[in-house]
Amino acid sequence: MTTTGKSRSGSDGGKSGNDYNRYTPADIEKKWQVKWEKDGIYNAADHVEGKENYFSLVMFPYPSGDIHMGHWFQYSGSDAYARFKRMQGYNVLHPQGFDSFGLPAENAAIERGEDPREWTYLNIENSRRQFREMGASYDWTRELVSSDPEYYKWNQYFFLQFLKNGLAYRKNGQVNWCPNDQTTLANEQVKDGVCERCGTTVTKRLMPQWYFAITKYADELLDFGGLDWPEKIKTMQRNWIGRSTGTTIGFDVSEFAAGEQIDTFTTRIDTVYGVTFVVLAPEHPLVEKLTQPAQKAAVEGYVENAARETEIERTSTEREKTGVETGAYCINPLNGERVPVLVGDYVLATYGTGAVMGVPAHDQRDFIFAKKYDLEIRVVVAPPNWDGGELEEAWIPAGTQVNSGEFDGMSSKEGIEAIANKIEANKWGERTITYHLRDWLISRQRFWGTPIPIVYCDDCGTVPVPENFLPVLLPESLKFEADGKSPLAMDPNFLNATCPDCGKAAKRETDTLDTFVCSSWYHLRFASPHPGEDPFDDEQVRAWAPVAAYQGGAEHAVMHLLYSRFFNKALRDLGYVDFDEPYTKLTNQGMLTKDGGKISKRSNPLPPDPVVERHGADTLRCYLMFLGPWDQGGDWSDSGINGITRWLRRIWDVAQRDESSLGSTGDETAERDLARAAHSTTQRVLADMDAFKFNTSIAALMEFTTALIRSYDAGKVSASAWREGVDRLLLHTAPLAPHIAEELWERSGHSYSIHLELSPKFDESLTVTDTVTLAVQVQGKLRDQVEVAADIDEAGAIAAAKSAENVARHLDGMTIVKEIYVPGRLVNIVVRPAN
RNA sequence: GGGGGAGUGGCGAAAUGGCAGACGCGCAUGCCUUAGGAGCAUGUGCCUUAACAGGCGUGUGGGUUCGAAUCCCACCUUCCCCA
Repeated sequence: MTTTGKSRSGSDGGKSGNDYNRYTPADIEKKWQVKWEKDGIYNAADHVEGKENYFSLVMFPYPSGDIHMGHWFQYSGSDAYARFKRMQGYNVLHPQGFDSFGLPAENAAIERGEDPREWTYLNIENSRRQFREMGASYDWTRELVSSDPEYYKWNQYFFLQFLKNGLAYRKNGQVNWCPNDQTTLANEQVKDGVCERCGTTVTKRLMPQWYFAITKYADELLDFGGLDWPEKIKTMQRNWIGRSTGTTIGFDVSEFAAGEQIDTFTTRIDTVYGVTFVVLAPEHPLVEKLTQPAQKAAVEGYVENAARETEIERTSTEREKTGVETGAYCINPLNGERVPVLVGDYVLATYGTGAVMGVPAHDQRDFIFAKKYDLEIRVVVAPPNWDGGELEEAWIPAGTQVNSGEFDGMSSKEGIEAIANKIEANKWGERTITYHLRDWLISRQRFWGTPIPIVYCDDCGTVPVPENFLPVLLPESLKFEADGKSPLAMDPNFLNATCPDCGKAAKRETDTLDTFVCSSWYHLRFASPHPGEDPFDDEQVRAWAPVAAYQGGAEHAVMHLLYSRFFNKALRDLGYVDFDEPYTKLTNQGMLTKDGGKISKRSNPLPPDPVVERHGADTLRCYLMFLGPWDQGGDWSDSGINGITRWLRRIWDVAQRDESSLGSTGDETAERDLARAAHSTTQRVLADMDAFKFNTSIAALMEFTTALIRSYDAGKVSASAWREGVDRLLLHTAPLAPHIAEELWERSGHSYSIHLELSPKFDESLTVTDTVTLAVQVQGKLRDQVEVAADIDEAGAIAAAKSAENVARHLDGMTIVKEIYVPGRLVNIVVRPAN
């Protein structure tokens, strides 16, 4: 085997003397990257005769400086999938761009005096380089940069369409404020009471802000019909939307405030006869009116205190519930009872009606509250076999109505309906559906975003900027102060405008749009990147959208992924698209960690460039995909990458062996063995790639690589069979390691490009064997193995099993009770001692 | 407090009712080289045994089944989401 000998003796790891043919990624990767791009082989035509379009999209990155290792993990897998689909015969659109508005650019400006625009576009330049070095199959002709005026112009345009159609509005209210980022936040962007971006505790502020009316779509957003999404994401969205059905009921307080009533919402109206108090949120508008002179000082102090606490603190189950009496009473319309009105900070003004009816017997928080303030606990839904005595804790489940007037004896389920009917009949209240979801707050007090196209005129009020004046451009160079305030409000050139209606001097809106607006419709722009005078071209969008396969992180479950669904439905209703959902199939890649922790530039760095330099892009891509299941993420370790390096070297070696040492006809058994390995490899790889199981795909290809080497070394297969095997290996490797596959495809004498070829097919009849090895168990314990014909019948298999040496021993002196035969797998013989 | 993942060799992991540990890392031995992350072969869950063979083994405890990593119940640990 002179050829193998030559390549082996040469591959000694030396750096000098490249006289032998060694796999050096640096030599081939750059070459192909340049050629692929020059030839535009990944550029998608909107229509290709005989091919079905397939839009495979991965969430575009924020260009924070580097494409980091987490990005490599995400984009290697999604690229391999897009390449795989292309080789499955689809006309694939796999675009890439940059989500380039956002705070880090401004922070760089504030901290280091850099211009946010320059900073951003330099980062984009670097990220483009890294994407190219990855060998990703993006159609760069469709690249999209969300901070380009030609893109954000359309954010402004859609804002105006939404405004015109009642889907955007401005309202004054309590909003989430991040003191560090100096901006308001949408509810979705507050996690555990802290800013989702920077981790600072979020406070409340009263200020006028712009909103998108996502709640109008709350019910439709609960419908995931036809979506192939992870259950986890759907559950998170359902929970976030938080639809609950119940009853609103008014408690009369006219005794203390003329004509007023306290509205409360409850999902458990069956417990209404158990109301022994009513609690108002400290911010509730009636607090002041109801507070009696004797309680004034106590209530005011309490309200002031509550204002300083976060919602998390206030609603924590750990914390003791506190409250203070207003001195006022209200009337329960069902039984006419007069119950005290309190103020308690565990009630939030922002949810429901800002007041709750206190039913201590059937709500744990109310129970604790009542115990503390010595309020009556009256059972109205009896637990089974209730003895009429006091409860140890609140009884939450259903039961039988008691102490509930005419409703006594009903089940609580019947009670809910009957009591709600009575309330509606008497106009005391009504059945109500509430949602946890709030309208999407889109105003940000930041510079580096899409200016909201609004002008405020003393005479005309709030005036939208006419569409033909768009885009409202961000000013070029501005001063950034360390106090973090948006420089837009400070810039007279931007701030001062003329009113589009009356032409008088007016002030421009200085807030910018939440950057999630950009990502809400970017997929449509990818489908139609250069549409001329429209946000996108209908024909092109129809050709590609909705996105067939979307990949990205689960952290966007209730932000981007929910906003984007809303946006799509709004655009549909305004006539811009004709489908209901933007992303048909969603796959979440897991998180890549290092030493179990989050990878971060400062504390836990893992820059990809040095790894690429040392091992090559193909090696890194494959290693990241081989770490474990892609949707579960993985933990980076330096040690394992050698396994991939070795594998690619073995491919390099086997694909370039001299086939002239093999004959023109091969040994029948050897040929069949190789064919079986080939076809079962294809079977495994096709199924695994389609399911994003890159790790097991690679494992199958490693096994097949070994099989090819063995069969060459044994010298019994024909040159053509072996060559067919090598081609198959290269074709399956192409989506995973595109450069080496292309290089070896060329060196094998095939025509360019392997990436425009189709995946190999498999013949199921060739994947099976003539004989199978059956495991033989006695009492479910493995005792021996027997080789039998694959098509053996049950009696034959059992007979063969019994005759196996080690089995016979375990059957000695036993009576056979039962024999189980699983074709192709095992025989299990159940015995008991013979008497 | 509620909801959802996950728990398998020294390590990353396979296997979703049928031979646990595929594939890879690491390690060991040998070969070839010897230039300092090269290559090849063999082995590698734990325990008993010279060997044949046997026992144990997928977080813990129970259950269903001829047979359970896989299904059911309870618990422990851990991660994520929500309060």
